[in-house]
Amino acid sequence: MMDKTFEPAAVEARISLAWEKAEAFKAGRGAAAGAEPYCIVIPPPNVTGSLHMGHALNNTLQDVLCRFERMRGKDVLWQPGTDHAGIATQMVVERKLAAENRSDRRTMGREAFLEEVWRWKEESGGTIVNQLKRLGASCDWSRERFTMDEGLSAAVLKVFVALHKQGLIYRAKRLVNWDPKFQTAISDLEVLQVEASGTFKWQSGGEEAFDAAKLDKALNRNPGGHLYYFNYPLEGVTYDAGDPSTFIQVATTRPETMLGDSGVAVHPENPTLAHLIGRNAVLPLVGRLIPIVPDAYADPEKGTGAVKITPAHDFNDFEVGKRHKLAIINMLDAEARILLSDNEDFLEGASPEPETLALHGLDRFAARRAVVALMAARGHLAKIEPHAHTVPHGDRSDVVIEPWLTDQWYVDVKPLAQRALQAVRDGRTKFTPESWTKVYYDWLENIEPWCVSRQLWWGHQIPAWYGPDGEVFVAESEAAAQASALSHYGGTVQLTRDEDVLDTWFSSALWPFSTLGWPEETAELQRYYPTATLVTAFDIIFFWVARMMMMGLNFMDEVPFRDVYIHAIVRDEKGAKMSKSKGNVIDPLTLVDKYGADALRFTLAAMAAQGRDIKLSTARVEGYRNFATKIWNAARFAEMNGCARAEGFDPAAVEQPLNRWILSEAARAAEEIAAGIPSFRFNDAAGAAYRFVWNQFCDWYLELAKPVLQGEGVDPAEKAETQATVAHLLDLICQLLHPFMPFLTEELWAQKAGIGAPRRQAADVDLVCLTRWPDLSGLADAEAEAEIGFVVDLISDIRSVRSEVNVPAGTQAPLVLVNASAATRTIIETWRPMIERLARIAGISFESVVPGQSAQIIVRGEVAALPLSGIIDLEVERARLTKEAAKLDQDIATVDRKLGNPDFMARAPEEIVEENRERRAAAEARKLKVAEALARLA
RNA sequence: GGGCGCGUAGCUCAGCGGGAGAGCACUACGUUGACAUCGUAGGGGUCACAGGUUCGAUCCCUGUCGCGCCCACCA
Repeated sequence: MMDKTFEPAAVEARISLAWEKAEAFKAGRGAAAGAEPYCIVIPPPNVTGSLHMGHALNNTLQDVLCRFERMRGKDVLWQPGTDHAGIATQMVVERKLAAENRSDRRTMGREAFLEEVWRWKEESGGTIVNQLKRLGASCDWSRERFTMDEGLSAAVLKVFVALHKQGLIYRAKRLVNWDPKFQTAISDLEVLQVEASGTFKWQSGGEEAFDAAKLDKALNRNPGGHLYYFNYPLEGVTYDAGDPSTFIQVATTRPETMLGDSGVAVHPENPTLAHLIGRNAVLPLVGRLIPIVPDAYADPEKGTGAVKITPAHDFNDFEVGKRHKLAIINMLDAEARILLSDNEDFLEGASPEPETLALHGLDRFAARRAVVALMAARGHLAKIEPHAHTVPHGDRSDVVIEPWLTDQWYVDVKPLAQRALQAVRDGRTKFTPESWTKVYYDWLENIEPWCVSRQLWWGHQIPAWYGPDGEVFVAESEAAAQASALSHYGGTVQLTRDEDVLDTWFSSALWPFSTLGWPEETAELQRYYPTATLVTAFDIIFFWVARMMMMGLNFMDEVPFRDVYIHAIVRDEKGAKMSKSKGNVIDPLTLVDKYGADALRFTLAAMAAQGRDIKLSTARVEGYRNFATKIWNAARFAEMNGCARAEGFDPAAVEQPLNRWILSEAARAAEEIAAGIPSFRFNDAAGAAYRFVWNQFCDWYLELAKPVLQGEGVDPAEKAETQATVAHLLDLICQLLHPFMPFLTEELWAQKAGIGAPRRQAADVDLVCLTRWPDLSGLADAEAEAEIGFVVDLISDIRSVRSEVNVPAGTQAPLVLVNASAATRTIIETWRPMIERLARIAGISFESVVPGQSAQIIVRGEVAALPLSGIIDLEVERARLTKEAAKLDQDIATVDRKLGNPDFMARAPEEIVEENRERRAAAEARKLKVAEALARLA
């Protein structure tokens, strides 16, 4: 006996175990020799991660695809693994050390710290994988990889060295995005622009004196968001704030950087300022002479038209500085504190005031306030205005990023981008929805060099060694580097390895081929590359998708995947991306615990059609949990009625119209599901499955089958066929639903196998996931659909009319068919028990006139009457019919307007015109019957 | 400054050139031997607004309003 209700928690654990024991998801499991390969590489979640809604959606969709293709007979590999997640993981472990009051990473040293990280990874890194398993992910877990495991690390080395040989990797000293919190360089993509807008306002010479305390307060609320106007006195004149000919005015949002100014730029054709070009200004507080240079970068329309130039702390200024050979004066340390003492760059040519030197060591924001106050005190601050603009922030640290001058490794991605663009342009890789191709093109067409070095410890250490004179040797091993060094120097020298590690995304970019064994020429690489589909969210198109395209094409000479399916992203209630660092993640496992993995999966699949955002409603999940319960109960019903699998059952040989009908409907549903999944219309597929199971199979088929299954004196052959069909349909439902609800379907499959019927033939077919997708072609049956359709309509209409004329639900009414055709008589006779039961009818008769005191209905042209004298209110019935007649009149009028329009008749397609004619004829015929019925009531 | 998306039933969302849909919520009735995590029937929408194209527009085009996202070096 089946349990009364479906208990997901217990079942899921048991089924997971069964899959694991059967090694059900091993690559190629059960596929025929010549089977087409189908491979998906999982977007590797961070080892530090725990499952959030984005993962749940992403992996549900991949799992639906994989399970479906596996059942379709393809040789499926869903390649799992995790990402070492440089910054995130290092942070986690550093926090842990701090929490345990242990020495920090710098004290313990690189080697000891890395041991610590590995230990952490071994102990806690498996969390997300276990959570994926709970979701039902059918990955080939025997092939699980980690971006820092031996094989993948070898791939990284090989790629780095090869790109270096290709001249596509180089080391350069330039401004990078520097994260002062993590003290590492980050790439452009890891920088987020954050809106800042201030409120503070001040004007020199106004009524109010400058109040540093007030500014402090305003800045605490709005750290950015203000524009400061400074007067830089001209060399050789006496500065007078009231005389514009004695100074040049500049504006800045970052006052503290003025300490590093080495010039002022003016547009060469600026009508009011060009005459100053060639003169020097005296940098206040610092006393440095800085030239006023001509540069088109200085837009006369913006700010004051004159731009202070700080080459060491601004990307644009760096370029301007290069053009005019301005000094590059770095005045920030790695933690973005003011660096003045012992700073030769700063001190050279400067005669700073003592108050200026006192700023040394100040945090950049404290320094900002201090500089403004000093400038004000010296009479160089002209005004402060609120100014809305964006300020760069680190995506993980959430602190303001500083452009900072350092040596870093870069990948020249431009040539790689060309091939990646071409591959999508000529259709070798296709985006769905297609609109994302534009986003992809735009980025790749304007791509900048990729800074790949990170000043972290956790990651792939860059395979570069330096000789005593700074000569660099890039090689896959220290021995190889030594060999190069030997031939370079003509003798053995001491080499030191580059301390930095690579951007996490560097190894992720190789994922589609590194996980398959590259650089070894493995059988898997041969078989599964290019992979079939990549399923991901749009937020990592640049980080990951584009880079995989570039690396795949460069190293495999072939795209990494044929299809890229971009799904919605799950955001928090404010529309912000969910991220662990923000702490706004929703735990899908809570939903799994409460409603079951299948319910959550089905919900996500059904919602997959959405645009860019998903706000999940738990009511929806609850609804699909109920769906699971419904299926469970249908199976219980089958069990109670002896519906067991029949050996040799052939759906094509079924005789009973009801059974032929449900098989016909099943064929239709199977077709919709099978069409929806591979074209990424998951919601269509899920919806088709839902409607078929609930609204066709449960609501009508099982109800109509009850008299056959439970009645007395039923033809034994008919009963046996129906029992077998019910059992068969449940099997089909398990299969059709399996990609979406793997746990429930496996459980039902197993339960049914225990009912006593013979098991399926092949050795390993007692798991749904190992069966073949059902072939229902040839089961469409128009004749059965017409017959059952009539019965369904008749019962529906009787129910409806009963309700409308207020017949109590418990009342058994007689049914009279008026002047029924012979065919209809036959159908009615056949379905008499079902109609009586489902429409609450007592006795069906055939007459030539409508009995008095009847409620009347017209079903597909046949007239039926419910003689209910004394029960129904004839006024209500008259009103009902009048209303229907009016509606029919309206319908006819609408159609007539079209048919009477010569333009419509001339231009509309023939089938549409025909459809309207038919609609009119049907309405007209029905109206005639309704009118007759009304007349009889009179 | 560019680019993209969304605005459909009370809520969460499908549909997207030819008669407005689902889940949940709501109303009435119902313990008929699978299921109250249920059944039956029902109410509820000028498909944001304004123009245009079309025989026909929720759907295509243009604009407006509202919401959101992505990209960009704007003093």
